[in-house]
Amino acid sequence: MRISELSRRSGVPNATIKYYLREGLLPPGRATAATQAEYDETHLRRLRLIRALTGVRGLSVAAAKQVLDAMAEHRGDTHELLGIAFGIRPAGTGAPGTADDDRSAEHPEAAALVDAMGWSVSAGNPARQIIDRTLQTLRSLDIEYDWQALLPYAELAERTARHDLDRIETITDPLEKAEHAVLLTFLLEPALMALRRLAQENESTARHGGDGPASTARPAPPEGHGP
Amino acid sequence: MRISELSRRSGVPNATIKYYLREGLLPPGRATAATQAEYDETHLRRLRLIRALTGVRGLSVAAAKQVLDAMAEHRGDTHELLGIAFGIRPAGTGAPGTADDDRSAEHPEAAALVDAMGWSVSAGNPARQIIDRTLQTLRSLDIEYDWQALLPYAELAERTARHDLDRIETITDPLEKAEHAVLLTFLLEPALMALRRLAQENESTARHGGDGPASTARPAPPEGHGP
DNA sequence: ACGATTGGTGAGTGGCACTATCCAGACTAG
DNA sequence: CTAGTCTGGATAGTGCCACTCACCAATCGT
Repeated sequence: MRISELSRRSGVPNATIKYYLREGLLPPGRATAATQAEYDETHLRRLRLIRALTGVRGLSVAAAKQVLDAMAEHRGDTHELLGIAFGIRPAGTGAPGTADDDRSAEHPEAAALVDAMGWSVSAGNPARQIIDRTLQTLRSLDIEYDWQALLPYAELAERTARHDLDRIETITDPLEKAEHAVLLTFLLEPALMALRRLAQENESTARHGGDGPASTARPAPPEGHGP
Repeated sequence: MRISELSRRSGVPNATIKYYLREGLLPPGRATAATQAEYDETHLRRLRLIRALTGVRGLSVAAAKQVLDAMAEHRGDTHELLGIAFGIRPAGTGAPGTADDDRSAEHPEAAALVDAMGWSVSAGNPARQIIDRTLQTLRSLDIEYDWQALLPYAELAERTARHDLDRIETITDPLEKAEHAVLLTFLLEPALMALRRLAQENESTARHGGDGPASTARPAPPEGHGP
C-alpha cells in the first residue's frame, strides 16, 4: 500500500500522514526504492489509533506518540504499560505558569485518600498531583472541599476500575490485552464524563425542574474553540 | 484596587489581565478617569475562576468565557445553568476534520442507553454525541463495544450524579448554589479521572503484579506539551 | 517515452494564549 | 509645580502546535 491509499483508507490527508511520519508517530514504510515505500495494515491501524487518541481523547500529538511508543515497547506487559501511560498528560491540562513538575512532590491529600481507601499505588502516580491541585483550587474559590469529600467518588472509582479490569481479563492474548487496557483507559474517559453529565441532567430534572430542561431551548450551540 | 494590585493578589501577570479584559472574560473596572479604573473583589474572584477553568480543567479561554457568562446570566437558575454549561466543549476535544457539529444529529447508542437507564435527558445534550463517537471509535479499532457495555458505568455515573446533587442541595443561597454546581461539575472531572487511574493501578497490582508497580521506576517523566 | 505519483524535506499557515511596547493621561512625593 | 511612576487602552509581536503547501528527483503505469 502506498501513501495515497493509506490516506484514502484512513481519511487522513496525505500531508498529515507525512507529518506524522516526520514526528515519529507513524513508523516509516518498507522502502522499495529511493522514492517509494510500502505501507501495510499495521500502519493503517496505527493511524486510526493516532486519530482516536488525538481526536476523541484530545491528547496532543506528542502525548499520543508516547502512548503509542509505550504500547509498542511493552506489548504484553499490561501492568507496567498502564503505569507508563498514566504518566502522560492530556493537552492543555495544567496551569502553564505553575511549575509543579516534581514527580515526587508531596501530595498529602491524595496520600490520605489512598490510605483511607487502603489502596496500593505508587507515590509517583501523577493522579495524586491532579487530586491535590484540584482540591487546592476548589478551596481557593471558597468551596469547602477536602479529600474526605472525595471518598464516595473514590469508592465509585474503585468499582469502575473493577469493571475495567474485568473486561480486560476476558482477553487471553497478552498483546491484545495490553493494547485494550490502554485504549479503554484513555478513550473511555470522555465517555464516562459524558455519562456523568447525562446522569446529572436526569437527576437535576428529577429533583428540581419538572418542566422542560434548558438544553432543548438553548439559544446558540457554543464551541470549545475547535473547528 | 488598580490593575497592579489585582495582578499581585491573583498571581496573574499584568499583561494577561489586560488580555482577559480585551477578550471580555473579565468585566471592565469602574472607570474613575480616562486612564484609571477601579477593580474590586468580584474581579479578583472572577480572575481566580478563569485560572481554575483554564488551568485545572483545561478549558480554552473562549470556553471559560462561555461558562462564566452563563454563570453571570443565570445566577440562581441551577438547572438551566447546568444545561448551558454542558454545551461547552473542552479544548482540543473533537476531531478537527470531522464536521459533526449538528446538535440534533441522531445518536442512537446514547439514546438506547438513556432509554435503558430510564433517564430523562434532552435530545440536545452534547454528551450523547461524545458517547456515540467514542463507541464508534472503539469499534473502528476492532474493540467490541456497544452501549450495553456502558451500562455498569452508567449506573455508577448515576450514583456519582446523586452525590453531586446531594452536595449542591446543602447550599441554601441560590446564587451560590448555581455557581457551585458548575464548578463541581467542571473542576471535579480531572480529579474523578485521576481517582479512576489510582483505582486502576491498585486493582491491577492486586490482581496481576504483586511486585512493584511500573510508575516508580519509570525512566523519564513524559510531558503532554505543557509548561 | 512521458505524464502522473511517490517519499522526503523545508518552509508557510492559522489559531491560541499570552507578552511587549507604546502612549497620553493621572496620581504621588518632594 | 515638577519629576517620576503608574494606568488603561491599543497594536504588534512571540512561541507553540497541528497541520498544509510547494518543490524535487526518482519511479511507476501505460
